Parts: sequence; C-alpha cells; structure tokens
Amino acid sequence: MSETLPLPKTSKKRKQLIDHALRLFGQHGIHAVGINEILATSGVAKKTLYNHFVSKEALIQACVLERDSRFMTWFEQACDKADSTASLIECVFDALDNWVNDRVDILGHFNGCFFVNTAAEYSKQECVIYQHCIQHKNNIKALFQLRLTPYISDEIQRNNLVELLLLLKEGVINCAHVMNDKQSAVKAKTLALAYV
Amino acid sequence: MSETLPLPKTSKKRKQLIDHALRLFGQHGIHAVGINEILATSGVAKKTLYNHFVSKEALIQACVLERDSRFMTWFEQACDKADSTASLIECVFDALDNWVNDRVDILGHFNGCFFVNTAAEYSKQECVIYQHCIQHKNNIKALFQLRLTPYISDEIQRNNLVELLLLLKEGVINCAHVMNDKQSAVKAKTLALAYV
DNA sequence: ATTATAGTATACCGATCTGTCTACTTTTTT
DNA sequence: AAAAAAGTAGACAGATCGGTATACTATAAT
Repeated sequence: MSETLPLPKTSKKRKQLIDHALRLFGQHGIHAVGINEILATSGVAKKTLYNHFVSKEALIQACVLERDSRFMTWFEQACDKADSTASLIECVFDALDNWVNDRVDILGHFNGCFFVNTAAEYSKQECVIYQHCIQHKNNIKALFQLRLTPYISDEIQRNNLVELLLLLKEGVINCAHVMNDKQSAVKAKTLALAYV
Repeated sequence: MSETLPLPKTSKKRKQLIDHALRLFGQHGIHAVGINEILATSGVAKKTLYNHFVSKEALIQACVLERDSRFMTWFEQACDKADSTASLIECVFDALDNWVNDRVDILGHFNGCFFVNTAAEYSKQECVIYQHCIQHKNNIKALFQLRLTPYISDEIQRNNLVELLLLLKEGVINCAHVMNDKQSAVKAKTLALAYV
C-alpha cells in the first residue's frame, strides 16, 4: 500500500483516460463532462483514475499538455516538407485544411481550437490551465519564426509574415468552426500567397 | 394564478437576469455557471427566473440572442462613419481594437468570442444554441457584404475582401484572447489596408 | 509461490445541480 | 379599495457532481 501517487506516465490506463477525456472535453467542453462519463467511456475504474491523478483538475492539465504535444508533433511534421516561404505557407494551410475537414485522426473530430475553447472556460490569468493554453499558441508562433528564418533574413519582414500567418490560422479555425466554412483554409492560403 | 408563461420581454427583471447571466456565461462559459450563481448576483428570486424562462436552456437561448443584438448594434454603429473601402477597414479594426482592449462597456470584459466559446460547448449541428451562433457569424458576413457593395462593384473582388475581413476579424479575436496580443487589431488593420 | 501492486466494481459521502413548491409581500390593474 | 399579477425567500426533491472507502481480483516481481 504505497499510496505514493506518481504512477508511471507511460501507463496504459493513464493513456486511455487522457485519450477518452480529450475526446469528450474537445466535443463538449470541460465543465460539461463529468468524471463518471469519462470512466464509463474509457472503461476504467474510478479508483484507477484517482491513482493516476489527484483530482479532475490534474487530469485536465494532463489533457491540455497531451493536446499540445499531439498538435505540435502533427503540425511540425506537416511543415517538414517546406523548403521556401511559399511552400511553408502551402504546408501550413494544407494541414489546416486537413484538420478542419476531419482528415487528421490524431486531432479527433474538429470542434474549433481546443485551447481557445479551454481558455474561455478558465479565464483567470493566474490559472495554470489558462497559462498552458497561452503557451501552446506561443509554441505555434515560435514554430513560424523558426521555420521562416532560413528564407526571410530581414527580421521586420519576417515578423510581419509571422503575424499574418497567426491571424489567418486563427481565422481559419474560427471560420471553419462557427461559420461552417470548410473552405476557409483554402481561401486563407490564397490570401497568404498573394501577400508574399 | 395565470401560470401562462410568456411574461413581457421588456420586463425589468428579465433584463436583469439576462444581463448578469451574459456576464457570467461570458466569463466562465455556460456549463460552469449555475442557476443559483446567476440568481445571487442578479438579486432575483428563483421563482421569478422560472416565471420568465421555462428552463436554464431557455435563458441561455435568450442570452445568445441578446448578445447577438448587442454586438450587431455596436458593430453597425462603429461602421457607420465609413465612406470608402479603406475607411471601412479602419472602422472595423478600430472597433475590434476597442473591444479587445476593454473599451466597449456594452460587450463586457473581453474573453474571446462568446459565440465561438458557446458553439464549442454545444457542438451538435441540430442544437438551437449552436445554430444561433452560426447565425451571428453569418450576420457579420452579411454586414461586410452590404457595407462594401457601394465601393466594390465587382462581386468576385468584393467577396475576396469579405473573406479576408472575416478571417482577419476572427484572427484578431483569437490572438487577443489566447495569445494575449492586444495589438492584434492594429496589425490586422495594417495588413488589410495593404491588401486593398 | 508468495507478495506487493494495480486493477475492478460499487457503495457511499457531502456538496451542488436544476427545478418545484409554499407562504408571504409588493406592485399593478381595474 | 379590492383583486390580480409579479415579486421575494427559502425549503425541498431528485439527480448528479467530485472524491473516498471497501472488498475483491488480476497482474507482475522477487
């Protein structure tokens, strides 16, 4: 009877819990999903959950981190074939087009940006969950910066494109989500390419 | 003892309830806010709430409609001084800049787009609340179309600008919300003006 | 093979949720 | 002034919430 909490993060049950919780949170929001629903769909006992996480809050935090990890891995990979400014733009918006049209299994059924939706439910700046959401978007920004540096040496010019890409990316997500415009990524790609 | 439900929509108590509910929903999301919290902050009795609304769901629907009304009124007014494509762009992003920097009282403390956040909590297409959120964004699109028609006669050219404005507007909202970039509207304005 | 560990299933706790009900008071209408 | 309508305060019901405890089972390590 150890009762020492930190069970291995590689545990199969832990992954199951996060996987199902992420899908439910992503589909209905966080406050709308109860522990019991997560347990029922993941087929895990309640005690097992509380052996891995001290609270629902801890599970939520793990979900946010896992979502960031999955998203960044997928997005980095999608950008890997870029070898110029224009091709990076193509990669970015082709990837977004795949996502909003439900062709990316690892991201689940598209329901807007998980981090935007989650930040809206945890709006206090000092909240850890909110901070993780901010961090994710900064990771995206850093990715754009890093990937564009080889092709655009002028910092101001590069920063301007980074800002445009960030704005258009977020625009694509919202327009696809709440205007049901599944072509938004294609439109944004055209606009971004016209800019450069 | 009438028990016939539809009390006048002009009722002071009804407005109080919607007003406080909107602020709480906007700040924490909908599922995170309970009826009792709304009653406590609005200073209204529980029975009065249920005299005006058959359920929490009905109150939520009224809130979404009220938010749309407030937003459209404010946004229309902000666009009224525009007399050219360029000045409309200025009006739009100046308005957004005011909003995300908490200088628009009627919209309350900025916490991203209420309709995006709400749609994320009610993701089923057949859900009335979700449909109201979609409707709002279509209202915005129609506004752009209508306001640009006098200045851009070519339909394709006009549609392209409408799409750009929609993408940038949503981008501004998300970047301000979850990247904490309160300059996003200014940046978007520059980019939009460069496009035309 | 024994033993600690991690798991299941489920009852239970106190708190909170939406919604109803009663008793009373204030406001409005006639 | 009387009556109808709309309000308050709060107890209450039944369900569900997050989280704990108990009893038992399967797995894995020594």
